[in-house]
Amino acid sequence: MTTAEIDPLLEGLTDAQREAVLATEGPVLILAAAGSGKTRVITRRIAYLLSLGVPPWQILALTFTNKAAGEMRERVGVLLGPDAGARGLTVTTFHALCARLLRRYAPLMEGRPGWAIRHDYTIYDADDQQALMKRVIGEMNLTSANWPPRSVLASISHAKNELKDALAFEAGAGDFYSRSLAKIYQAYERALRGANAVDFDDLLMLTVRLLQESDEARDEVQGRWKYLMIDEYQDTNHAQFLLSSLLVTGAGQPGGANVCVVGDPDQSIYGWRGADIANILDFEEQYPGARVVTLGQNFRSTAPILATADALIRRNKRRKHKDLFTTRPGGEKPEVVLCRDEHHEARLVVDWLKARREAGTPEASWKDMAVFYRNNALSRVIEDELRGAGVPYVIARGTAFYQREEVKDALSYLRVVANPADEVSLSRIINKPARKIGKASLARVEHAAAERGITLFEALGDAGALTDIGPGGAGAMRRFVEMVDGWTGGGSFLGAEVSASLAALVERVLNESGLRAHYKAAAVKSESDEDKLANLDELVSSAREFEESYDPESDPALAVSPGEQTPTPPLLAMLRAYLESVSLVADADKVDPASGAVTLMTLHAAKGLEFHAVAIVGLEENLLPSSRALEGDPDAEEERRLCFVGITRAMSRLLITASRYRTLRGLRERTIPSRFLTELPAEQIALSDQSETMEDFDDTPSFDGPVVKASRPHAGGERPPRGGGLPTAPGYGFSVGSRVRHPQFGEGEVKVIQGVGVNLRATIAFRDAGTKTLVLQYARLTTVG
DNA sequence: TTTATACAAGTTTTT
DNA sequence: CTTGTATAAA
Repeated sequence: MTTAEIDPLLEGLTDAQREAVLATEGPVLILAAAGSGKTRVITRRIAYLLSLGVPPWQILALTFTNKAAGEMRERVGVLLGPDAGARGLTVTTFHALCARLLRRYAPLMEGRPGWAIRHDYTIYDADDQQALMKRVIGEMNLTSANWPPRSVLASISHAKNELKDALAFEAGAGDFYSRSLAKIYQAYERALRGANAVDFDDLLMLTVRLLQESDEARDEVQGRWKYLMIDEYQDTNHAQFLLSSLLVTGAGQPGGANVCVVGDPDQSIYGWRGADIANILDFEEQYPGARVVTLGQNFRSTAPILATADALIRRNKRRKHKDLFTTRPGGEKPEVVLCRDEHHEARLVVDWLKARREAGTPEASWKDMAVFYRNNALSRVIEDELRGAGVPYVIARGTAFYQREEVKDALSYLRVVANPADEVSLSRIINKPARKIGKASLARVEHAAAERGITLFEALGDAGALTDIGPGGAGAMRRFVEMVDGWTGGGSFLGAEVSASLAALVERVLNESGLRAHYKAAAVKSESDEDKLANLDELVSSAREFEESYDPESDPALAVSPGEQTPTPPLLAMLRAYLESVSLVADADKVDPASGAVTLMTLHAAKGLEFHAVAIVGLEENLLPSSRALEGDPDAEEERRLCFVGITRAMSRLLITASRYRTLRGLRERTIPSRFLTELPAEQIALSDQSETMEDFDDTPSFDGPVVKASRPHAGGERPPRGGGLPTAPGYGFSVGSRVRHPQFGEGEVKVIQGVGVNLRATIAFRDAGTKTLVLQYARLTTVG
């Protein structure tokens, strides 16, 4: 018996998985296909390292999401047992790691040219960025029509992901548009630094710079972590690539660094956000001598589903091929249905889900089913239909708790308390609730602040000195400043008036700011605002919870570091740590697995999940692939990967639909079926065209009954059926009132005739089978008498 | 300073 | 059709 066979950590693994776990030294690339037990391998690998005697604090595992980090931590904990030595293990997100390193080492960079952030910075989220950008664009006398803040920010984000700061961007700017963009970038950076704030991309970019320029910081970091693991490596951008090479020693050297990256190029769907698929495709060149392990065995999907996914993804050119194979032979073919319009599609999907539930095997609760779509706008029709059918559902979208209006308001107050320079937060709450500080007077104070080179907050306290501010406004501003000073003890965070605990501070801010009263009043007016009040209470609870688990000893911002002079008051330190933690958590409403509901979500949101039954809707050109993705990319490879991700979520049953007609933005238009449909393997799928059948042709469930094949797949340009009854059915020899016979339903009387050509249908009251609407083309009716 | 109305625009979104 | 923003009026 070999050690491998007796080591419980290697038990139940395939040869490939075992190889991945055992390859602890040097660079390793694990190509993990969808459903190949990736998480299992990563967690076992960490546990295995520990079992070899590697101290936990030498291991660093990086993920993109808090959820992934949490799961990994938990599963390592389970493997090792509760009391075993996982203490000191670092499992975190890229951004949280960077935030921590910057807090700890930013003082080392003070005074360097172009380095303007302090360790007590605020982290701006997408909303804050946008608010700031709007202001910047306004101040530059540009119009947001020509310079949409969203797209400007996207360009800046891309630049930062490639580690181009404003100067580097300007150097590379040739045309007028790029040069203007460079100017905006510079102004945006000035504004960020003026607010002592960083955006998410800065966290990465600044950390890379820190590790490149500060030998002390780099030596300390590299002295600590010896083993680095990165999950979802196909989603890393250039900044993250460089960061990972700086975290451990030996990158590019013989033997190489102990960097183990795990990912699947076929599931790279965030290229538009700066992810560089080349990082994983070219890993072997960047880390010479890298060991490559392919996990191709799929433990999730049945053979026909996997074959369908494989056939599709094979069309991509830029990829590393993996032989996919499954342990689940047999299984139903994926069903592909062409529908008439989105309502027909929605109804078909809901009927299909109901049929899955009735079939009952193997798993058939609502929670085992999901519906995916390319964009959120498509969810509405599905929702309506689900609601109408009484099927419980949840949407895996929903605004994250800390992004909600009322919560963000409260947090903005707290952010001003922690960082009075934070102008975005300040302007958000200066007049909320209304305290007679209008836009005009605020603009004058802002102007004065800029002129005197002081912060807006400082200028507010001194507004009385301005001649063009009325006494009322100036008084309101003074009272605002006094209020905040009361919370902070005049900035000292010391003294009897200052709250003793974080939760108490939050409570006090909610009450004294008038925010709670503001939302209480709103709740009386409209009941939809009622949970806003509850959310404010929830925020207090979250602060209390944070406070209970907060350990000042392990707060990186409080660690003794060379550049630090004055100690931070405990409450302020705790508040900053709290604000940082909520900034780095985009925890959307958790989809409650116990809720027993069908899950609706975008294809992007589906990555990493699995369901027994999956329906994907809207496989039409310009939707999937989306029109925007098609610009300049005729191959639409990322869109194909997106489709692949959706298909590979399905364990047992898969339904893919497209509609002949779709109403988008109020316009009903004829669609073109997605190119991806034609790329699916014909022999592995059950294709049916129901785009010309009637919605109420419902007595033979479309899926368990015979598949209806349309005789004319391309009824070019023909209009869909409209209401409007006709007295006769041309070519069928009967009219309203005629008696007819149906092979199954027997004899009946024609009540209504409607439609034209192939869409001609009749509503017939059968003597024994009830009233039904049938498509004459298929109904094989004969006249009686 | 708030409210009404017009009008334009409109993927995906881990932190 | 929806959403948010800009402008006008109260």
